[in-house]
Amino acid sequence: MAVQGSSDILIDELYETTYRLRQFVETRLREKGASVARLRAMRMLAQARKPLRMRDLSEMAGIAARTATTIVDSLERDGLVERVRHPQDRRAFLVRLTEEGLRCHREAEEIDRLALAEATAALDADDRAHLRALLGRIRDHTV
Amino acid sequence: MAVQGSSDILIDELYETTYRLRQFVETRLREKGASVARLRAMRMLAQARKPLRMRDLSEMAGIAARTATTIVDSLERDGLVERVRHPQDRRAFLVRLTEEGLRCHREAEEIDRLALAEATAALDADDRAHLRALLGRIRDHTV
DNA sequence: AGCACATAGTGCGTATGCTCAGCATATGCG
DNA sequence: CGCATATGCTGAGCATACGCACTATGTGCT
Repeated sequence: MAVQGSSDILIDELYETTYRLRQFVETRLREKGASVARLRAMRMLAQARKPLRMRDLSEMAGIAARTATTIVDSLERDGLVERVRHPQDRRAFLVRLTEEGLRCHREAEEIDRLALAEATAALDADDRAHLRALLGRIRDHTV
Repeated sequence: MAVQGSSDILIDELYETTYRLRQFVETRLREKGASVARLRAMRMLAQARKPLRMRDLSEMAGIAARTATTIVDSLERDGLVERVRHPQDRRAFLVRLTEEGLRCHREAEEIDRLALAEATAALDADDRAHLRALLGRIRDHTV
């Protein structure tokens, strides 16, 4: 009973923290024409070091295929990625970063890294491990 | 350096946990025609025990005024709340729960309570306090 | 009273995210 | 080979969330 009440507050704080953190990063990324969603897509393309199918991109980024379409549309509109027909599979596209996309990605990645480091500056290695463990225990119960 | 890398993973886990938790609750609420956003609005109206201005509702719910308009629109469309002109301030509306809205709120609140209790079942009082403290330390650095 | 300024709510536009339906194309099996 | 089935992507449509701009109204100051 009392426990239930406090778990509500706990979850509210979890939502609030995630939201604030996202805004924190989003605000800084916006100055470079990026965003969390766009960075995530660019990151997958940069890490793969090769063009990706829409499908693979969406799975690696952890988003729905339809969402990847929208994100790639916007990145393509801004000249940060290109869609090319897959040479073997005519249903598929290969998405690759343009030169400008590479530049944008590097800048956005740096901003992201700094913002996250700043946000977690008050946590030492033990704190981080502990937080990871606690979050993991919540995740295990939300299937 | 190594620390930076691990903070990335940490934040990803924070995002992931919040997302999963939200889906967990959202799925259960959908069966009753509710959602996290709708429940939040209904909760404010129920807690206030009186009709609220759009403005007050949005501030209490922690959402932008514009977002409150959309949520109240959808709740009104489904007959869960009513908008009434404010008797003293002709710019404002008063929003109040209907009978059906009260019923829906009670059911949704119960579902929410159970889902959150289930999600945090693996955490005891110390864990919760610790998690709250760690999240608080992140929030303090995201202004 | 009259004007400047603030406040309340919403239209318009945008971003992120989803599902479902549908078309085009691959693939596997008889 | 041909057909059933699976896969790849996107159109359509919805929900949540925001900011900006605008209208209507309230308020305070001279």
